[in-house]
Amino acid sequence: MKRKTIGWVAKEAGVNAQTVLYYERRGLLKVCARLPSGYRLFDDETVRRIRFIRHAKELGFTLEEIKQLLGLRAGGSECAQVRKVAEAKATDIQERIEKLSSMRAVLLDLARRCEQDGSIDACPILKTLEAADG
Amino acid sequence: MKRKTIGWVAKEAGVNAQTVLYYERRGLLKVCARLPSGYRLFDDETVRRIRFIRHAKELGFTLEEIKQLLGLRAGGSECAQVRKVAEAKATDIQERIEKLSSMRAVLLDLARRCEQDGSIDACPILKTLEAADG
DNA sequence: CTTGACTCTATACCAAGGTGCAGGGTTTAT
DNA sequence: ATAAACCCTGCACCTTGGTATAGAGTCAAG
Repeated sequence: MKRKTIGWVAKEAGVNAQTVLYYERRGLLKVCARLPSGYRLFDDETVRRIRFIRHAKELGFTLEEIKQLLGLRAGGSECAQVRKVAEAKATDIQERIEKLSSMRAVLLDLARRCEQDGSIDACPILKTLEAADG
Repeated sequence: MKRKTIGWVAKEAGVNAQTVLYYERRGLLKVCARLPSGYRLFDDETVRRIRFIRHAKELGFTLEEIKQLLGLRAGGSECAQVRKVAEAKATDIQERIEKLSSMRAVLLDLARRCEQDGSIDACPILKTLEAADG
């Protein structure tokens, strides 16, 4: 039974050990057990957490937001509160999805028109994506 | 007819003037006209470009990627090349959309279950989003 | 029982994406 | 014609999210 030391976790989750420490400092990981020597001992959940962090980061969430997402089910939160945050995040994500979808449509359209007639004169990217502002 | 100075553009696009300069330096904006005094004079397209940059940034694109997106229709690019880049970006975006969708589904599920029975014991966020790795 | 791989803490450094300030010139409203 | 508001360049500084290094202790294999 392999010991889940920091190096193991890092490798398993696809980040480097320093990054694990960094996430711990930033409060994205639970405080873990230690050997008498001071060596950290993690569990599988930590690996899943870190993978989640990686994915969420790619999607443009900040570590603070990710912390909030991860905290959603952490013991003690009131259910109504959890629901509110979860729904707010879902709405936010929906907006991102919509922006990405129109962006994608534009790109595919650009590619298609390019294929057909070689004309890319007006800039559809700008036209479609300047969007209503905030 | 209001003069489109840097301050005007910045305000209109919702960023600060320094940021406009920064984008210019980074090559995300076309070089603009100048008054004899050296004052920059922009056009409306610049405002749209900056708004686009803001949106794309929120979606997790780096300034380099955004530059590439904006460059897609810039004169001179070969059509086959444009098509390749556009299609690659579209694929990338599709992947983001899929991740966001599953993330959203999880959040809504969390909210719903919360509403129903108040039980948030297992963590569905982690379960659903640890995902196949890269 | 030593050697190499690993871990600890602490601190420094890095890149991206800005933001602010200094010192000076320009516009514009009064 | 003068003050307030704005712009110029250049440079220093800030935050986020890491990554690297130093100096010291620990673990595992031969």
